[in-house]
Amino acid sequence: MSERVTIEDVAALARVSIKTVSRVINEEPNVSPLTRDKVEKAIARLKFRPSRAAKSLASRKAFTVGLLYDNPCADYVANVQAGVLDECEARGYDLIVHPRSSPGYELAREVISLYQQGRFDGVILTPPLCDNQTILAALSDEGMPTTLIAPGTPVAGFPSVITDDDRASFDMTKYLLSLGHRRIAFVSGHPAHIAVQRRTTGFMRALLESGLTASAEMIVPGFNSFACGVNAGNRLLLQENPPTAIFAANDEMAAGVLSVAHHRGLNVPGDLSVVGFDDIPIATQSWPPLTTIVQPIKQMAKRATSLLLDIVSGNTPSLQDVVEEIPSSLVHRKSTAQPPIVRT
Amino acid sequence: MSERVTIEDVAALARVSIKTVSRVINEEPNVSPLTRDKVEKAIARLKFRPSRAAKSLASRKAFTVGLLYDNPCADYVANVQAGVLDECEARGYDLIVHPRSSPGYELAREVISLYQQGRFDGVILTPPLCDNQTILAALSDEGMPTTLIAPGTPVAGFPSVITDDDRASFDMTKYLLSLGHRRIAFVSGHPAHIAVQRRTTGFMRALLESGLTASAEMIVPGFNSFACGVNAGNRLLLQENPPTAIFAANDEMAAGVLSVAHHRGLNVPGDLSVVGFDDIPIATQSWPPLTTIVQPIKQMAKRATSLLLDIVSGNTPSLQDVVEEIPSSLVHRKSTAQPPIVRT
DNA sequence: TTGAAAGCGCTAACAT
DNA sequence: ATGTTAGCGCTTTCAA
Repeated sequence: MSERVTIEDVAALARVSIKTVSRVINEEPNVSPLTRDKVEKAIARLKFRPSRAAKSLASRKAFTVGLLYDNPCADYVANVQAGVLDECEARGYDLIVHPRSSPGYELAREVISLYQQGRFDGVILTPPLCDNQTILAALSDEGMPTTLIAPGTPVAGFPSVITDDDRASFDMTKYLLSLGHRRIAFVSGHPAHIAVQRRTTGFMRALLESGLTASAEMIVPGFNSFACGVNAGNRLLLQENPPTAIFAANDEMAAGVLSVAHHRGLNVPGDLSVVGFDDIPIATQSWPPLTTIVQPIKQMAKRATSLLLDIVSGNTPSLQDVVEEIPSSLVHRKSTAQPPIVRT
Repeated sequence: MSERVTIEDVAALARVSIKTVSRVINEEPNVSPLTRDKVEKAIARLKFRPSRAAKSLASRKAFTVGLLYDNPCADYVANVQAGVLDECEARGYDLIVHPRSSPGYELAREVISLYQQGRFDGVILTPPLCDNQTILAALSDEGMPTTLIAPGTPVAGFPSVITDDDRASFDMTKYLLSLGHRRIAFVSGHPAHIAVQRRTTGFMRALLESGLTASAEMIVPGFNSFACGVNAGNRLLLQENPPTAIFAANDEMAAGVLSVAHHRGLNVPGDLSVVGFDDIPIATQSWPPLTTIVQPIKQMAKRATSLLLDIVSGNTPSLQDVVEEIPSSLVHRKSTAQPPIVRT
């Protein structure tokens, strides 16, 4: 490997001081067009690339953000990463990912250790980590810049990006109702994922508003996984008076319900309508493709990153308690239809 | 934020020189147990964390590896990342991910630029990037340490980790044959992903070895996606004399075939056996769950990382042309059975 | 086994 | 608009 080209080489070739070169590469003002041009030519000729380590050391910034998650759904994670990377690349930052399965306290300690080593300037948390008070408190004590994606409830001091789970869920239920369904079941999501809990609320609210009540046997608990959907589906469909529509709090569980329906010889949507939430790939890959709610995860992640970078780059008035909402939307596919004629 | 604790603070408290502290934190030899103990106590007391930027600048290493991929399958990517991270964390390295959809030349330029900035010490490539000669040549010219996960063919100068696609595919076909199937169709994978092509070879080989020949209409091309599986399934099942078993070169396509089978009212595995390759989540989540081949992606990624770190940390004799193979294995689930009785 | 000195390649703070 | 001078917090090299 040849010797590294440094800012001094560029300065010498352009016959200016290193500070001027620094101004050019950082796009600072107060450089005459002529000088700028000379410097840029020298940079190009020498193929100069400023050393990230030197820049970090001198400026006391890592130009890197950390992404923390503890989510088994690869697709969710991929979307979050894509959104974060979009913003990072646009602003010259790097991303370090930190999936975690260790208990809360350990995670906080590890992350703080990395932060103290200057390995990143701040972090982005996704559910369920962003609902973990222990972790939040630890990061806050450390003064670590942090933003949250889809926290269950807004947390003072942590800028957040959320979506309208409750309203989307409400709309979906209303849609099912408008199709003529009256016995609608709901498979609720993971209790630790509070945002998902709000989907239950929206469901209830829509029922109530239509003068219906959710009977206890029509609400079954799940934990977000496909297997839970299978269990819930079996439980629901085995009842004497089974539902004509099943709304699962996420697509994985909806896919589980679908699989049970096939297994039992039910026609979807003829005999049973099934809907989900999230719009992960399985929603289009199952048969029939699922009517569901598109959660704009990638945009949420991008926005959360943008907020974080605003904070760490310091060009921002207090955005301590910013909570931005990006709407989810309903997408109609083939898993929904009118309920079958009631046989009395 | 309080002032940073530096190596000097530790040295002062322990009454040694900073070089000695450096020796302790880097676990270098030639430190007396007594001194080491003093230093360790001081580090603990002060909660000292060595600055990564300073370390990088002084040692001219980033302690970071880059992971390059251009693969739409979230699960594949998640597994690769998990394997790479495992190894990175164990050895104190960071990971920077670089998903890419830009044309080959651009990718190489971008990656080289990052490398020249010292943002990582080397990179790991996954298919189809690791089969791209343009990219490989560019990285090689730059002298950038690189290892490959599942390249189509070994490339001189690039240590690689592969699996035995051909043999696994051969075994799977033999299994189908042993069940009694004689009309077995194959949905081939993306032409740019050479390792996947070898799955076709294994299939053919097994057929030949059993004295059968693969008729042209029994081999249909696909491009790895669910939608391709749907197309292939339709094409295959519409034939006058349809296959009794369909082997898809990956699980996503197998799931597509499954969906078509359901749609057409076929019973799987009663009327039709379907098998895939990879063992992604959809393989267990489809109905019935797929008999498939488990590709040890995570271990492959871990090993590829280990090779790369050996190279960049320089404690290795030439491993220029190392090619390690990690075996894939067949997993039996519910999508396979004997063929239906032939109605003449 | 230990230490002193000289950088690594930038930015910050202050001149001019 | 441009330059000068100190570091940033480590590792490296060489000496003791």
